[in-house]
Amino acid sequence: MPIRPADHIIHKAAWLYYTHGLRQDEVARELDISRASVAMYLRKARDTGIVNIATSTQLFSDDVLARRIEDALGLDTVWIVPEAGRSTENEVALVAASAFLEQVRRGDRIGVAWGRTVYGIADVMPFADLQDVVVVQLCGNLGAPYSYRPDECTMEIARRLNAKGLNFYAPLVLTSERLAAELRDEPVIREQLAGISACDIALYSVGTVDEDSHVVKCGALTPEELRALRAEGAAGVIAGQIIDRNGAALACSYNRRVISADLASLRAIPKRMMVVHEEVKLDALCAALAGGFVTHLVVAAPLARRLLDLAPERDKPLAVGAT
Amino acid sequence: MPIRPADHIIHKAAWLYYTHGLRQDEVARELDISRASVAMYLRKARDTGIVNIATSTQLFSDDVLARRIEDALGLDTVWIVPEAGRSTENEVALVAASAFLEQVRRGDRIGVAWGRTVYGIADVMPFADLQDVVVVQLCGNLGAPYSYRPDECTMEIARRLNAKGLNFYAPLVLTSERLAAELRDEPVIREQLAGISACDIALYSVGTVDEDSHVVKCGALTPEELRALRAEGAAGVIAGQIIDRNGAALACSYNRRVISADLASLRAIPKRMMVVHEEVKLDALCAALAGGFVTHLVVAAPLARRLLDLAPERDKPLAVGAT
DNA sequence: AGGCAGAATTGACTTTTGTCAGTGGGCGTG
DNA sequence: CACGCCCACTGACAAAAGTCAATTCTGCCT
Repeated sequence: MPIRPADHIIHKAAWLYYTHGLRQDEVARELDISRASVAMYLRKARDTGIVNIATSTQLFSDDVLARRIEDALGLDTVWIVPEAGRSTENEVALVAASAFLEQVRRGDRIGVAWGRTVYGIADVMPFADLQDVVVVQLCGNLGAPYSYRPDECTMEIARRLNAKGLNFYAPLVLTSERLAAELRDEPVIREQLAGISACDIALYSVGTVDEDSHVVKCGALTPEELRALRAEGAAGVIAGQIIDRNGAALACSYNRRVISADLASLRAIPKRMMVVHEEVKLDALCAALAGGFVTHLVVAAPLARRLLDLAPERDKPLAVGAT
Repeated sequence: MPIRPADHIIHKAAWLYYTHGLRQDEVARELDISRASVAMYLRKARDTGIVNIATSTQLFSDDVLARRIEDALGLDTVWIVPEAGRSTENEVALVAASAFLEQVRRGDRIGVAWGRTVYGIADVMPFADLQDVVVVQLCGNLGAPYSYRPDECTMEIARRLNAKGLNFYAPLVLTSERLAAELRDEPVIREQLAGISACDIALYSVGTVDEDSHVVKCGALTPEELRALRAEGAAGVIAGQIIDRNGAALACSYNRRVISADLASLRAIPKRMMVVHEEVKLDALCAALAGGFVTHLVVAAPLARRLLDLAPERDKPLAVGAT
């Protein structure tokens, strides 16, 4: 991705200002433009990731509660986001976005699922200049009864990271198992699905299985269907698929009709970052942890405390994070 | 590395200011301190890497000359630093430091050699918060007739990256081959040497073999000895060792008396960043390239042009960068 | 307990940066 | 070829950030 000639001056201004430490008026003189233009270029540089300003997330991971959850559950890193009134959701997204960016490296392949949580993260993701990164979509698409579609999540994150976005254009759920199987076998889809286990890092949340679950709201399942599945042991939703309390895929028609990342492929991704903040997601989160879908966890403090209450503190890990 | 209680407020201020985008007076009100303190905390946050501001180095790698050298020599990335009067040396160091930091990731193991060039880079290396990084010294130490000792390079880079520095306390060169062999066999040294091929990324320059070479100036070799070695085919110095024009270790007593990274270990490091700016280093650089010691190259423009003149543009690569 | 040195903090002032309405130049269009 | 539209740029003012001497706090020694 070559720099457009017009952007050249933005790079230069950013370099002189941020790396050399010149003042704006000095940069202006150097480049023979007005200082106002320099200010404008610098804003543009920040807005496009030519300059990246990252704040350490240590504040959130350096916390006794975080340490205890890491130990109890065998996780790599846990970030605890303190309650902050009604803006906790946004704070969780900010921490998740920063923590996520800290984990990503040039050349990485990133898997992104979708949901309100993930979209919220995409929305506050800082702009960065990770040119060789690929962002792949972890699950099929849905029409948009909602504003956040899977492909939008993927594309937004790719855009902000200056990375390549790899969407896949298959519906999340089909009406027949046969059709789903055939579609999964299409070269273009198969390739996309195969590419998922090659990811270096995944970003997702987990969904609940109650009536106002995301899968219901977006029309993938009716409330009745979901109720039935719950009776059969459904405990959570990962990348559009129903899992039971042990984190295994529930044997049901719905799961067979879904076009999404194979759960084993997800587990094969070395870094699996899960972001959860609503307390109602406790059971779903436990299921995801049991299934080994998490190595990095961003949680709101109240949920974290309840999670720790459930985990036998010095006992054998509830979930083994296979790395 | 837990945050000291006193630093907690610095992290908070940095988070509110840089991530939430509050103004300093808003941060001051939030934390109930004066705005002047906030300004001071923010400076501290920048100075310690709690906040990291990185500018893209694309400006230097996005250049036809860079592209052509990459192609001709089979390198991963080349950065070309334009002439900038007498401050070219510093500019090369700035570009190298930024480019280097762009390549490093959490958990990486970094190998650092030494020399004026490397010290210059250490000196302008931005502060960052890479907690799980280890910086290892690639070669033995020398007394300090000079100001930049190998262990200082290592430690300074480790300090700035908030990483762990692993020095090794053996002299670079001994008087007898037997003693060198025995010392290399000491567990503590052997371990250090063995750890070198486990590095993810190396940072070094290449030395010349003329009379004011670094190895002479620092007393490792006398001008006469070096002259003799040159007659035997010495073409450059890598991590304190003499190489010939093909990049192989020169069979000589000096090389056998050196305590330093095995050349094969260096080649085993996936990313090998070499930084060179003086035109007199052309031959040495060619030797290093031929030896496969380079995958990432930061060079000053005049040297880059001469390098390309020597390289048969569309022919087989001069050096094969085994990745 | 007193006093003292050094560090942290602040208020007041200065410098630097952000902003926006206004201007000019380039380019496509009638 | 002239017109007008749009975008990039600038000048001038307002807002924010940086600085530093003076002050307060803290811990430590006598």
